[in-house]
Amino acid sequence: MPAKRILPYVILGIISEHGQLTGKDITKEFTTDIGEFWKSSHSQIYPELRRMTADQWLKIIPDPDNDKEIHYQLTKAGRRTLNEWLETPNESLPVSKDLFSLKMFFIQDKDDPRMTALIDTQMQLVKKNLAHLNERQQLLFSSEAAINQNYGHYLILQRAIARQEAQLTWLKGLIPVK
Amino acid sequence: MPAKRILPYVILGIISEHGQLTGKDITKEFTTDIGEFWKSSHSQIYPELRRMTADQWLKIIPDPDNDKEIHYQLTKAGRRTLNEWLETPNESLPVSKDLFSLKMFFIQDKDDPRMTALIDTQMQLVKKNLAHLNERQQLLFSSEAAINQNYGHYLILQRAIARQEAQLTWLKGLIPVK
DNA sequence: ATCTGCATGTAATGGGTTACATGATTTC
DNA sequence: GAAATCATGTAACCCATTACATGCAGAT
Repeated sequence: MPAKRILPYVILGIISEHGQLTGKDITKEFTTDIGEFWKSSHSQIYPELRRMTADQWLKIIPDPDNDKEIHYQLTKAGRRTLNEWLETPNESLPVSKDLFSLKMFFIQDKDDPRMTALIDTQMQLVKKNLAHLNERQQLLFSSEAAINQNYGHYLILQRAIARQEAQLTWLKGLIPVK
Repeated sequence: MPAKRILPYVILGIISEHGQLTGKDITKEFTTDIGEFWKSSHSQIYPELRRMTADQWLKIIPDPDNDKEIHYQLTKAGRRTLNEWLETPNESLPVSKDLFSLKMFFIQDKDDPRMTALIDTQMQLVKKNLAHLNERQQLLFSSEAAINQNYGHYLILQRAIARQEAQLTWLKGLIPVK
């Protein structure tokens, strides 16, 4: 049994948010908001769009004055599929392939200077990410209305920020250890 | 350029912790401690061990009364490679492929019942994982000596626990939202 | 001597990334 | 109308997972 494919559902979700989108548009989504927790590239997306169209999850919206850009929209079946997926309970937590944990794991000695270096680097990365997340929040959710209009998105942004703040606190607590 | 391979370094790290190990031993490691943040299976590991032996990162320790189990040990070059890797700063944070975030992202409406369901399921998963992590901590690090002997491992277990506790707190804070 | 279990090994399949390719549209 | 840009498409390669295969060891 091959790994459960997620990409088609992500694509369904993205298109349904916007009504109709081109492959390019979808590709772009992965560089911003969704990019925080899912990655994909156009060379995956275009073939997937074809497959999904063949499976009747998507339909192509003809555009008379531009036959280069292909606009996709959910079919009824596509919407049903997306809804079913959203209702399906998740069975396990993801295993994040985390180099920080991995390297730390192999450093046994409390006084190994590489441990300090690792912690320091990690702190820089977390700070940078946190700054980025805060920027997104300010940009996207500065008004009550914006929050209510995309509540799920708002929540997971909050969650990401809370996580990174917790990690930063934890990392800072390690410094005086040395 | 293909994705940066991590597995060989993980294998170097695992073997170096124990002095010498068989493929089976290494496979088992991925089901316990390291399994919290990295996965691999024997069908990846055995070919990798061969490659690493060919590359002179590992050497085979002959065992006269058992030519079925093959014991591997780091060479000097292998140890050097591992140390270099441990010193190399990480360049970015991992993007965890997180179904919870993904599904939440696509639920716009604050009052959508699927949001509550998702949160509830996630809470169960986090609780279960937290219980498991606490169990590991009690089992492995109940003494001061144990902590000092594997300080890196201790730290990342602490980190994982802190993370999950933070997430649980966050999830609980969502409940009264309705 | 056969059966069972186990460490190791291999094959088939599919996802994902990078790099390259195509063809149309815009720009100058 | 040539060149550059851009949306879409394709190929090559590698990694990972699942399932199956081999062959030795110990048990009966």
